[in-house]
Amino acid sequence: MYRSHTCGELNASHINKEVVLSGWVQKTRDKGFVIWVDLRDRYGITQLVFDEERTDSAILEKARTLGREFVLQVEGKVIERSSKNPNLSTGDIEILVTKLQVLNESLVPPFTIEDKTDGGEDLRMKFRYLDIRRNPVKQNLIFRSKVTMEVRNYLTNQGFIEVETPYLIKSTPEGARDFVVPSRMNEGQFYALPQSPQTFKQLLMVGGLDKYFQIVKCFRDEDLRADRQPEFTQIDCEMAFVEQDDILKAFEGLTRHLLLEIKGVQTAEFPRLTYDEAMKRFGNDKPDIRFGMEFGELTEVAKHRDFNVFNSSELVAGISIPGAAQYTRKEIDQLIDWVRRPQIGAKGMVYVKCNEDGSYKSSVDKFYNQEDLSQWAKITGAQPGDLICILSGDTAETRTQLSALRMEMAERLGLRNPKEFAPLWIVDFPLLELDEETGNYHAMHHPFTSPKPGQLELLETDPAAVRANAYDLVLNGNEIGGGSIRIHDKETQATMFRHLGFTPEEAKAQFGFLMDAFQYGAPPHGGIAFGLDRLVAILGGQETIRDFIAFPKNNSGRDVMIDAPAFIDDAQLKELNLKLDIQS
RNA sequence: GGUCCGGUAGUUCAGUUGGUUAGAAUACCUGCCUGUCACGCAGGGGGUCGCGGGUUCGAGUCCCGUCCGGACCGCCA
Repeated sequence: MYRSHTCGELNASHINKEVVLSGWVQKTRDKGFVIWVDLRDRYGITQLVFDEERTDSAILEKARTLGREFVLQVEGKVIERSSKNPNLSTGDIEILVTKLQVLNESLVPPFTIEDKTDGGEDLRMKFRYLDIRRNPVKQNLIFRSKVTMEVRNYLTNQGFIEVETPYLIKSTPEGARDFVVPSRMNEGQFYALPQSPQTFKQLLMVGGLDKYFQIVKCFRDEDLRADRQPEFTQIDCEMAFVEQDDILKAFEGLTRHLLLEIKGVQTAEFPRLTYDEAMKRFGNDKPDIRFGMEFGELTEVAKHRDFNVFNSSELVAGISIPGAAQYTRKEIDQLIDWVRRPQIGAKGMVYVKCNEDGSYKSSVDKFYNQEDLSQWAKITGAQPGDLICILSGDTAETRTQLSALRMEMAERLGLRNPKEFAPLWIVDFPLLELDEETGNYHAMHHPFTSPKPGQLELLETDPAAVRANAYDLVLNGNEIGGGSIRIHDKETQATMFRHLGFTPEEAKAQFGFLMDAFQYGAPPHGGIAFGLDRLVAILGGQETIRDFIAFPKNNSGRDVMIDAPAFIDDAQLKELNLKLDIQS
């Protein structure tokens, strides 16, 4: 028997008990006459004591040789401490060790195994198994497990069936780049790893399963971000005989359940915002509504003066930054530089200081009088003491830039409280999006999304105006879920493919199996998929998903621990009938 | 594909205008210490300043290239 108890459970009620513990050496404190060893496992830390009076001298000497992260098994008696540690759940007791066995030695770890480690990101990833011993990472993984379990429980209780779908499927040109897997038995042919189980879950609906979910890995060969990994986990869901409202209700229920069970947060009914409204008010289809600073549109009121920059702009919009009127000229210049950085790309910024005395001081005083500025303040909701920041130009660009400024200022002003949760639905997304490069339309969500009722005809005349039965769930400025009501008849699906630039032959080759299935009594259906990694990170109050994944990839998609991806040897290539053609 | 930031002791970082033998903290090692728990005290070892080239009397410091890491833009149906 390696242990009778864990290192986190002993307390004063166990005094005088003989116990066996196993764990890692967190730290030794050698005072000469007495040596303390903190023994750590997943559950906590228990102090071991060896001293000159009570411990056999051979064991005492052995205790002096223990290093950090040695794995020990000890036997001993639980005794009361003469000086207790109130910061530790086991702080009232210690173990007077009578038997000490080193189960395994350890090299000196490259960073300290403590909550506030001295190790950098790169190093911790290389030695991720040591990083996982640290509380913050360990707690994140436990937290993730808890969220996953709540999801399974909730959906199962609601009558959902968890079904596994294949990982080796077919590559399709739509959407993200696929990871591909060569097939040895089918010369020259490749599987693709799924970007999502989309078509399979729809086929499960045709199969009559009615309510499906799956907690499933998905794969996308695109560039990474702090909140994006090449392999990530989705809570993938689909329901038959539902309208959009049924889906929103069902999964608002799931989200509310998680917020309550995991965070103890009660939430009111989630607001629903149309895509157009979100873009107009926040410049963003995933607005963070924990704070204000909503856009005020000044296009009309700012015209009819001699300021050509505004007169020639498609959109003039501003936000009011609370308490920022006191910014110095230098601080405002820095802000202007910030929006002019290439990554934001604004050409400039007009500002209005709303003074405490009710007067206004702007960078365009030459063109606008106090009455004009007062009107701007009213539209942007600015109060005395606020600073109105105004950007202008092309509508879409200006909104994107102003949104970036809004998020940056919220961050600087500490308005993005990680303990506050502000969910909302964004609905009525455009069905199609114009690809600036090719001039073609592509599906904003995916090609199986149904247009709003009665809008199918509009596809022929004004494709960009067509709205879809598509929705996103947004939490604290992050898209944590998205879905749609699907097309379930062959003709509509064929029409969609045609508008996406597929020939009928291509559509049949790529998605014939789906359209065939639609001919055999496909029920109306729709669904949603949540990004589990992102959801867990946000519930955990962070936006970096890497800390909630046991073995994540780095910025370049590499696993620095196992050093993947890697070259394969010639024999393996030959077996797969592959030849590399690398220019170097 | 692009922009920005970083790379100096095991680790996290500092390093002035280009100028003597490259520092601190922590970790590690040795010794001391009668109740520690961020233990304390004394001492010690530890450096290809990412790599390559250039400028210079002289480069951790300036320039060019390159590799690695991070954040972001494009991309992510």
